[in-house]
Amino acid sequence: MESSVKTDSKGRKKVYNACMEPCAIEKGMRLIGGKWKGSIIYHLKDEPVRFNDLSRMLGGATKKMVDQRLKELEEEGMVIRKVISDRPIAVTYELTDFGRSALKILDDLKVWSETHNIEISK
Amino acid sequence: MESSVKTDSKGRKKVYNACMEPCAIEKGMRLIGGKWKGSIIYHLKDEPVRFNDLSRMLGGATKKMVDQRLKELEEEGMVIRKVISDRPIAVTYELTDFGRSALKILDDLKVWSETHNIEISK
DNA sequence: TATTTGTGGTATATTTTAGTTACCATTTTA
DNA sequence: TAAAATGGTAACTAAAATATACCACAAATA
Repeated sequence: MESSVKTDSKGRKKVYNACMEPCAIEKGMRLIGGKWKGSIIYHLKDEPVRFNDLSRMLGGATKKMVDQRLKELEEEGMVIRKVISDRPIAVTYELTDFGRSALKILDDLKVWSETHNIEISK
Repeated sequence: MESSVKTDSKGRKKVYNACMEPCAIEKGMRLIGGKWKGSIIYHLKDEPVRFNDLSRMLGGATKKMVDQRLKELEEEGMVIRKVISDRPIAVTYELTDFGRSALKILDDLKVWSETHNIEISK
């Protein structure tokens, strides 16, 4: 459903199909657009990665952030957490098929971001 | 540059090319991934849209949010603000070429989001 | 004529989210 | 024996999102 602005016979503008709830784009963004989420998914693209390794891969994100985002991604069915040994504890995170289905978008975003050489304020 | 985890001769894991700053994906997300930003760009895809019309198109976003995001998008060179009349004041927002260059990604995101029928918590 | 509606926003306050720092028990390495 | 690494958590502060009300002005409606 597309929302649009139409001008009627009296020159008045009216919005048709206004989104009464977050629309598809917004919903998608809530899944992969949150801070660090896209990066996390992208860094899991090739192989399972351990928690601390993942934290180090993401420059700037604290362990708390990584932990929180991973839990969300797990709930959303994009990532699986696997305990590969107790004593010493070792945990890996890997993508589900659903998680992998987002990779194309992230890859396009990466290319777009690189070609436009984006500067970031902080 | 790709970061990855390698296992050395002694079975130790090490991260190569760890991101020391937000990487391309993260940078891109800061531009189009912020709350409501993707939606705003997408709703401007066909024609200039007036401020209040845009606010109504985005279910759930307050005018303050729309205003704030539009100012960011203007600074980032993705959107142009045009005053089309004073008294009564009328303002439209439209995409720049750079803004339009993000539409493909957003369109893919929309399709992805729709095919996976994403539920959102709030 | 008086009221309501619409324009493009802003001010203030509250709630939610992000980020910082320090810490835990356990185990391996130097 | 001390230091570093494992996968986190707790307590706290800073920043961002959201809610609600409001502004001066103009035009349409009752």
